[in-house]
Amino acid sequence: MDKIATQSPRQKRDPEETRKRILKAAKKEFAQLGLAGARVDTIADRAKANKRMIYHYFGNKEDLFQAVIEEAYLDIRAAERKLKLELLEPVEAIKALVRFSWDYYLKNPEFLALVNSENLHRARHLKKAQTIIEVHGRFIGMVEEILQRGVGQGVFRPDVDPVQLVITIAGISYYYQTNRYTGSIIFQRDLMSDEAREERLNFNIDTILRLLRP
Amino acid sequence: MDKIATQSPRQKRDPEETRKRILKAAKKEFAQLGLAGARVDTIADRAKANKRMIYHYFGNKEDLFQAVIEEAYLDIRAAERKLKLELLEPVEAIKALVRFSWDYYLKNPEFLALVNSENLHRARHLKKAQTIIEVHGRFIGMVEEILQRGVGQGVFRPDVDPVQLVITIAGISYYYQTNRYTGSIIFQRDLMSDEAREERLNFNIDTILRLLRP
Amino acid sequence: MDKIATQSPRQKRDPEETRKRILKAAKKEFAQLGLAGARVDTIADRAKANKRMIYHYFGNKEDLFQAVIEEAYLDIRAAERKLKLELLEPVEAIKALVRFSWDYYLKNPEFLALVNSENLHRARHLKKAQTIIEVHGRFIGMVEEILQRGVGQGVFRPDVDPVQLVITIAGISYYYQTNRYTGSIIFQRDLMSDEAREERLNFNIDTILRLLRP
Amino acid sequence: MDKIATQSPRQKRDPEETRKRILKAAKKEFAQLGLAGARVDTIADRAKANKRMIYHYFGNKEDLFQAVIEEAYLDIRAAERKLKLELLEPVEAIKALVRFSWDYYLKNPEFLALVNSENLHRARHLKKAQTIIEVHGRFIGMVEEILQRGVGQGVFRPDVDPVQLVITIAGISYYYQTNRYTGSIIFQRDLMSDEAREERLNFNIDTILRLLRP
DNA sequence: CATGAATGAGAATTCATTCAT
DNA sequence: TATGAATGAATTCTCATTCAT
Repeated sequence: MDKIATQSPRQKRDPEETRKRILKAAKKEFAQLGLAGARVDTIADRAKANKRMIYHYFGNKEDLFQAVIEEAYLDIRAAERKLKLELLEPVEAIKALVRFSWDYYLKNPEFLALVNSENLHRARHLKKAQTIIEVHGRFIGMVEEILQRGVGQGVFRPDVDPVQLVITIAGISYYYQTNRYTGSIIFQRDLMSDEAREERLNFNIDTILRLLRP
Repeated sequence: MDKIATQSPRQKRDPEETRKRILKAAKKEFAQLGLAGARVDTIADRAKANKRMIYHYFGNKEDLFQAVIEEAYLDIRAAERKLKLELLEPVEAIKALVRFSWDYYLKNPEFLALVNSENLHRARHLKKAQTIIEVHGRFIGMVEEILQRGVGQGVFRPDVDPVQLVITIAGISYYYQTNRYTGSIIFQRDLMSDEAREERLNFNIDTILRLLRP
Repeated sequence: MDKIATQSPRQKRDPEETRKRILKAAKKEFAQLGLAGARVDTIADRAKANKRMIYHYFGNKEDLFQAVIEEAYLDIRAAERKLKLELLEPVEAIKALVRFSWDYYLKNPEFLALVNSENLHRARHLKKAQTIIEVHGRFIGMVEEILQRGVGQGVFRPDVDPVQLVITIAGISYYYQTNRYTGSIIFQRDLMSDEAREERLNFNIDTILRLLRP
Repeated sequence: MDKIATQSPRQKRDPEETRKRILKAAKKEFAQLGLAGARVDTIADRAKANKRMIYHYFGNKEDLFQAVIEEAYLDIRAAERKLKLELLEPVEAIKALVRFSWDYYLKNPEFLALVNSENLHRARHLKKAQTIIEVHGRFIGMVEEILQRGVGQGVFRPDVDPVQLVITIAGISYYYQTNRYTGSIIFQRDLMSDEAREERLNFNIDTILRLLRP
């Protein structure tokens, strides 16, 4: 739909703010419609920015998508770091991590959609983002350290690959949530009701603890 | 640039064949690029069919997508029924099911992409497919029956929700494979090498058995 | 200016015709405004064709320009070949050639503009046109043959480089005509009046004959 | 993509200098790409000036083009006046003029491109430049005077129109050089090598002297 | 049934110009 | 005078869909 003579007042001159507004609007749009389905016009509208500014700050649609992807990956790791898992007892740390995955996806469903989109594009945007690789490496290191502490205390079995664990923790929440629409149809059950969500989270914690149990 | 006057030889007049070729080409294209990214022209080319035929057989692009989605869901359940899980011992049946999920996704990566796409579109195409709901209901029923047998034999703990189980079985394979591109970058590891795949499958079987263990 | 609801009747389905109409319209537009100044929309309008057809037949604006350039160069040589200069006496042949240059530019002012445009673009389109190089080589060969006959008959001096001659013949007409607008101002004289044109043509013939005189 | 935040150091406040830098950058850009192809942004960059300054000093893109054209025409005549042809013997004066044309175009190829551009625009910018008309009138007067002296000395034939002569002198150099890209392809010869240039200059001098010979 | 040319409504991108600071 | 962010109007190019043959 065209905006007709809405004559929005000229935007304040705050470059950093403008850039952020665009990025936020783009995240929403890309999450909702994918790279191909997203519309630059809509992003501009949502950002209350001039379309020209998108090209000014980000180059083109694809580069904007890349910026969105990068930010999304940095955000989730930043949020996770705030948990300070390394300060918790092993079992508590793992529980917190499972809960974090579940909650983060729940509060940031765009993240799931963006990751799916990025995989559709064979991760060609993520490939260029060196920082993310580093940040992620540190995350795996931390999980490994938790596992070792748990093994030392006799609460976890040895020889669990931290990468397999992390993938499993993510997978059991991710799949449930990213497929909430098809899942609700196929299983004929509202997967996202309060009870359903609570039940699933507990199921996931149980699954992971059983997996680690000696 | 468009190709001009390739004058491909007029296709044989085999309606059913043409329809199938289009459907197959469409599945590939939609899986590769999503609904918005897919091109009707490309589908026609890939199907070695005339574009007009797509509209003749399927109405429009979106309806074609719907046909692809329906077929994809019917196919996976048909493949699974061939396993005749109900004839196996409970533990063997579950193992076979985990293995099946893993292998099916591996051999049919379009399925993952299509399901992701369909969720991007909030399952609005799947909603219209009554058959799939029924087929799926029977599948859940069968898993439930396996669980009960296992509980009766004392090899499974009681009170495991078959839906949660099925979602978990799917999720731990699905996530790994659908995110193979971003995953390989983030974890700095080739997730799809022969060894990696073998290792993951075993990990998954183990995860599910631990989850069911009394 | 937009055309408003002119609702032109759907064009007849004559691909070759459509292609020609586009090419002709493009030649006019590019000659008038250059590659950068030309508008694809205007070309479509002028060709009474759908804009989409331009991309269908020619790929993009630049490729269309290239097609125009190629055709322009082929046309002038084709017109010149019709003169059958090789059948004339040397002096008459040269006179005919000088006259031809003058007249061709006069009747085809787009040619001058297109060549100027192509030089602005450092001949990057012409570079790809092998045919033109060959056609032109034959043209130079024919002029050389005329020169030799003239030398043999004692009417031309020896050792005149046919390329220099051809460039000179072209240059004295080309410059006059391509600069007719700035020239008319600078020299405060209507360079394109009937008398002015007649006078210049005679001057040019004289110049070339003096140049060849033994 | 736009460059962002290059934060070039604020330019010194030297109005006249800024104006000159813009004019010089504009000449280059217009010569390279024509009026339509030139970019105001690029001109600003090349001039290391703020885009706003272009509008401040020149009004708009088209007026800037006009300023460039005017300057170009004034420059060539100024350079030519320095030759003091009126002090040379007629034959030497003409030789010097032919050589000047050749050399000036060689050292100022933008001049050729600008003149071509201006003719594409039907000289609408030059029309407004009264000074140029006057300067040029004086130039023709001087050539006429040289011709008369030559006729008086019996070294030139009478009745040669100075305007035709001037156009011819310009044309044989101009055409060669302005078409150096297409020419080099069509004639399959590097028209701009040292030898080729030397040969052409001599050819041109010879052509003009033969044209004037009694 | 089959073909592929033609269409119109977008969609991405570009650009000269203006305006707040 | 100088800066560069912001704007809106084009402009090139794309795409699903229709229609004559």
